[in-house]
Amino acid sequence: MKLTKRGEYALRALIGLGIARESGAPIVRIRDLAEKENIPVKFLEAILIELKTAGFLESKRGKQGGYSLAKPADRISIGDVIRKIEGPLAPIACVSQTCYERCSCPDEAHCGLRMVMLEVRNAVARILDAYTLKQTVDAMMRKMREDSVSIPFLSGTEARDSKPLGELAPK
Amino acid sequence: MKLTKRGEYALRALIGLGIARESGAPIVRIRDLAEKENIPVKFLEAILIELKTAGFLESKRGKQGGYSLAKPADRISIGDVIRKIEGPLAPIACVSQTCYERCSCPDEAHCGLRMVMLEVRNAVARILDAYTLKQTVDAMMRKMREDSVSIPFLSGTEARDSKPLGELAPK
DNA sequence: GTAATACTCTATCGAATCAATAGAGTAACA
DNA sequence: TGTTACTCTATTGATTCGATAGAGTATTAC
Repeated sequence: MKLTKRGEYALRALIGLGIARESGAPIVRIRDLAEKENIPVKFLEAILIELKTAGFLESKRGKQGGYSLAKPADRISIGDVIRKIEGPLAPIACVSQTCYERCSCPDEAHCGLRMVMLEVRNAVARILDAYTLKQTVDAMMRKMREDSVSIPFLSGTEARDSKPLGELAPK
Repeated sequence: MKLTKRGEYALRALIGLGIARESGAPIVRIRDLAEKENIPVKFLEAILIELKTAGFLESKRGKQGGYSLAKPADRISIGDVIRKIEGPLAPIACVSQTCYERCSCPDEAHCGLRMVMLEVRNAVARILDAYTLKQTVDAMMRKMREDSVSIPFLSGTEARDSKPLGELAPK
């Protein structure tokens, strides 16, 4: 029942890039993203390449380069990301929709464990497939606004042509 | 999001012992349980000791010995078993009720990932804490009866003083 | 009481996964 | 044309996973 660091970092990176996009500065350097999200740079590098290969991100080399979302944030579901990075959502392969595999129990059709785990997998999938990156980012920003916290989409480096969201009340 | 073999075997063993109890032959040998559930004997040994230490099982040595449930099946929740064997239900430590731990994100209070994962952990816990071993066993036996399948609580070894459930229609 | 039985303990195993780091290489922009 | 920043390959130590081996010990039936 566990999300690995790899998966956690992947999702936090995507969310970070979602915020960056929303903020009008969609392209972010690995280094900046790593610093902002407290993720080891080299580890993040590998994860971003994986996310790019999976079609979630695109990259630009050279000066002013970096990573950005490859598609609108409302077309990326958390569930799909986790499936790509971590594998199936199901806690046990015999209830997986995407990666079914028979297990060692003597009678799958009447396995009590399977019945329970099927409910779990459905509940998890219902949540994670419903949540898009956009919804997640929006919920985050809403909460920050409620608490009057400034949105630090590109804090750290002042450089780059970033336009801070005007309507936010700082402090 | 994964249940390990250890956890799977533990739950299947408990369910097996739940059926055995229901069937009037509550004490089952490791060897028989392993054979019935397709679990490696030596691996199961270790798991049963763990379940005993955790208070779910009790054991009897010598002839006619074996393992049995230490308490009624409706006082054992699937969630508690998994917590003992696998650890916290939460996919990420920062949303765990039982084993909270701060994660590396810069602002936990406004972390979008955390919001999503909190929903997942609550959904999972709601299911797993509601299901007792008894409910699981009952659901299983009901389904078997529906499909007119005999309940094989002690198949394999004919020996021991087992009373087969009379009302079941074989084949 | 004693032998068979069945749980208990310690130890070890290879394989796989996890989390992270190092360093050289290459495309692109100013 | 040099700096920038992504890309690729390789390796690392630690931990967990799944499983097995074998000796030891308590209990019961006879």
